[in-house]
Amino acid sequence: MAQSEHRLPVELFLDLDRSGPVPLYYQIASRLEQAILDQTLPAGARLENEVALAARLGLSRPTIRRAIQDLVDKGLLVRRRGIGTQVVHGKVTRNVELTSLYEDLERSGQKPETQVLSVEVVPADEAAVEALGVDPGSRVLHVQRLRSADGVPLAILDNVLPEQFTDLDREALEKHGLYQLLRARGVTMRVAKQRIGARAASAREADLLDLSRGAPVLTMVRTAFDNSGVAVEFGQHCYRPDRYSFEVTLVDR
Amino acid sequence: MAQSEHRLPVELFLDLDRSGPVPLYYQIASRLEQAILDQTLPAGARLENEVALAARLGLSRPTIRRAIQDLVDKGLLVRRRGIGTQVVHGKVTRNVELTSLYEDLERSGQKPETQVLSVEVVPADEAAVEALGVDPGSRVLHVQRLRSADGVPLAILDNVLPEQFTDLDREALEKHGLYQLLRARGVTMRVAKQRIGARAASAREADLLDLSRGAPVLTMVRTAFDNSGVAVEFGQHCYRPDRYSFEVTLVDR
DNA sequence: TAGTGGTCTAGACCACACA
DNA sequence: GTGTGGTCTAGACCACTAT
Repeated sequence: MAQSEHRLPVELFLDLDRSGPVPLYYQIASRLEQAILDQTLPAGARLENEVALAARLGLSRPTIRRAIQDLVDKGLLVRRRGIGTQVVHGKVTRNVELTSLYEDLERSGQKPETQVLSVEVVPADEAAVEALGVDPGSRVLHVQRLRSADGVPLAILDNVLPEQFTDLDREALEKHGLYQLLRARGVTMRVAKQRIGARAASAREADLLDLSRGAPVLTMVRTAFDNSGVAVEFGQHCYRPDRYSFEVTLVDR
Repeated sequence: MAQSEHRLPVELFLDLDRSGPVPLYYQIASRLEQAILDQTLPAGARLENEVALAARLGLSRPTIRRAIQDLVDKGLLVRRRGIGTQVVHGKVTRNVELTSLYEDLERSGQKPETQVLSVEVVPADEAAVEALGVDPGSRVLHVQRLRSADGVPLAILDNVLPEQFTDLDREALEKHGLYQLLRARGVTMRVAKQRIGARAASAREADLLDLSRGAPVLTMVRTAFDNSGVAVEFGQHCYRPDRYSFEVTLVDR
């Protein structure tokens, strides 16, 4: 019964750690998410109401509410006033997150490889000034890389970084993802603004990606900001569309 | 000074409506957002701390916190524990939201037009069963439309809807956006899961979109769910990439 | 040490949906 | 009416950052 009341076994929430560093709402949300993923909570199932759930778990209502809201934002649950909370139908899809292509590939079990096409320190051009908010003519690092997975070329990555990163060298860029290198320097990515489009591959792009000339490529331009709100990376990427696409979940708030 | 403490004029928050239906946190968030957009709060500006702000406005801290969090989720603000809250550098970009192409075009001042290529009731095929979760062989509505803006063809929209919408007719689909029609029937879209990619246009697509054969098209396949978590629409769209692209803001939570 | 955001509590009242 | 989620209050303690 899709509409039936659903009473979660208390066992799911028994071993909550109230002293550790992991927030209670996060522990709750994780257990709920797992229950949805493994169909313990099937599609359409109705959750126990917030007040009762809070009481049963010995938590305050705002805490259980925060946990539920996180799953609503992920597109796993829907709420209706006067009705209740239900599990969304439809398969769960892993989402585009604030990670690099390198990490995406690693997580999905593929082996990412990077060939550095060029790396040089240049004066910021107009586009870099606009995107990064650096001073005109200041020195920036310009990197071009070819990313492959399991030996197949996947994407051409063109990135510009502000002056503080001009000492990144070819060897480091061959061995690690760009975001890994930034994190190792204490930079935390917080916000990224992306535009996704398509166009025909140039002769050089087609050559690098092993495509025929004029073949379609998927494009993404992105500016990423760290936790102080300052731009730390501007990227113009193009992907082989038969090997890569973007997944996005939208939630009305 | 980008890092300077910023004390918002009290006037910005004077006319809060405590009796109307608009939530206080929403009123606060809107005023803050406007102040960021018109540079009253310039990039890098530091907000007054939450406790003081709440006291000054005569609100509780959770309320002001909710307002700030909404803007963090929109990518306008960044928070750091022990430091404070700052305005993100970089221009604000309007985001992909849970709206239809029709409404996107209207909002940006263009005049959307729709040509219905075909509309028919058919038994659900495998893809429809998979995407919508309907019973195999049940009747679904299959619609193909060509969407233009200011007289230029922009996208081919292929949609499948479950049985309850099989009475939608050609005339209504010519005059209104699909989401408008659904809303008029009391359907509220809550969640959409999309995949964005690229490929070469087929001969028919190239013809309809006024492109040369094999030209790149931007593609999006989407399943949308209503507020009860049930799938109400499955769409496979392709766009002229020189006229359309997707904007996405990612925020680390 | 002082100041910041992050988490959590224990209530309250309201708006909306359904029988 | 009864039950649900939506909003709001007035505190508390903690973890982290900078000086």
